Amino acid sequence: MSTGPVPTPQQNLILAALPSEDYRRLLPQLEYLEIGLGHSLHESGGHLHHVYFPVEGIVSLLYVTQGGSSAELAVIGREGMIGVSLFMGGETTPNRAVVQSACKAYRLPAHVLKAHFAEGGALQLILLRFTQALITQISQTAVCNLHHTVDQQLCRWLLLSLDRLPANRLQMTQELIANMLGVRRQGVTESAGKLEHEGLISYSRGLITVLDRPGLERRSCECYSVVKTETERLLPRCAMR
Amino acid sequence: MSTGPVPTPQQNLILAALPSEDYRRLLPQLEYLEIGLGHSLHESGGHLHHVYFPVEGIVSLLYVTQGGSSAELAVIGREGMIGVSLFMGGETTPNRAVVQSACKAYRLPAHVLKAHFAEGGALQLILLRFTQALITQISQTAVCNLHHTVDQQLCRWLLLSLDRLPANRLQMTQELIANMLGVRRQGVTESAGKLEHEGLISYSRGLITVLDRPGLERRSCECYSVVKTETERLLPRCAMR
DNA sequence: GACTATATGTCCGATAACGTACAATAGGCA
DNA sequence: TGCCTATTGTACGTTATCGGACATATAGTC
Repeated sequence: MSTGPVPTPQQNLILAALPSEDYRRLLPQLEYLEIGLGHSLHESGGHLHHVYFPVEGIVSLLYVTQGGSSAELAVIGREGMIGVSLFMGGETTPNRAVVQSACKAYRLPAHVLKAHFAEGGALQLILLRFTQALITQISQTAVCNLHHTVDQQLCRWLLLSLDRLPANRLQMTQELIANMLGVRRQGVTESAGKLEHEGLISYSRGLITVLDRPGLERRSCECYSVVKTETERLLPRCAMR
Repeated sequence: MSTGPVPTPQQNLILAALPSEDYRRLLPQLEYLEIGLGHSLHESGGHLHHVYFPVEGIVSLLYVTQGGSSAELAVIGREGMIGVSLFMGGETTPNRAVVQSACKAYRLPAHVLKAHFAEGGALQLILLRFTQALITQISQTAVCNLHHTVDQQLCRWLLLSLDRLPANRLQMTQELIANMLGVRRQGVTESAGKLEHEGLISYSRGLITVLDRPGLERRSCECYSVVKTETERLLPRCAMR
């Protein structure tokens, strides 16, 4: 597992957006940890003992059906938090949160977050706005699943992931992407092949390099830009780049 | 438009679940109104001037794509509220809220709701829990759109709607159902035909009668029961029936 | 009772995605 | 170097849904 220097909590954009006093009060309770690809932060229906603020990497909100098929509902990077249902009052959700790209994060015990949230200050405001951005992303996923082709969905997915990574590369097999999009692996192979022939990306054994980002945006459905625009509107101080 | 006696605000289950003091404070601000089928409570991106607490009927949260295709994200009846994004801090959402079945509702001016919500009492708790139930429903819609057949989706949709209506009938043309499910009208005709042959429903020019509810539940995908169970878990005092 | 608009039923070829199977390729490791 | 495994490419028939066209049936209206 890669280590490198420990990032500061403020690389998470929610923590960074807090007034300095709120931030200072949270700081001593924050625990740093690194989580490898494929690990899950919480399972469907399981109780949340912590909430996670990523500073690097990506976490996917996944839903797994009874039949075993899966679908990604949203991706969360350093602009967000994992464990929304904790302060929403539900304690659990019927979803899984899985690390999609090696993740460094700070976490906070559940009761600490709930106590701070209940005070109703800046933290509450930001978390609620983030939650609304999450709702928008899930909604858009619902629409995208219904009306758009695998090609378009792949573009959307690549762009959303790329926005949450430092480089224009991401490590992810077609098999895993297929799980995220809820389609067959061959479907992804085919779509990725098209994008490669068009010179938008290059693909090599689990390493995707984006060569033409504007081209990818043109090829994508509207869903990407809707989510991005709405997220920036809701969390202006947490703008991704 | 049907009128009949004016229902009390407490027929809305959120308002009914409030401690009596909170309820009494809201009461003078509540305005009763009846809204006919097809009317929209708010448009995509438009500012919300009121939030609505239905006491009868159903409201659909709809998303309309740039291409004109539509998809339903969730249905809300007297167990809920329309205008979540107001207290979430976003003021607007990129969705439409459309009356799907003649609706009687009480509404509250935006600033009144925001003020009460900011106080952080019982109203806040309930509204947040309802919002989480809404997230669950939207998530399940995303999965259902992706993995389940039109037949199954139609069953889910009928059951969700039926739970929010007093009788085992609902007035809705196949054309409109198709818009909700984001499929072709012919697809709905075909699926509804199957259900009719199986003796689960009967259909006649916009009036659907459910003949065999348990049969419909068996025919439906898991999505219906997941949403129902989770909603009841989150809002026990707002249980539908 | 005839007319009309609305709603539903049915057909067709086209397309996108499915499930299955298997071939080809590239890294990692002995 | 050679083997093994993970990953990717490709092919095939099958299925669900699409898009368009058109036929039929019902309710309301004149």
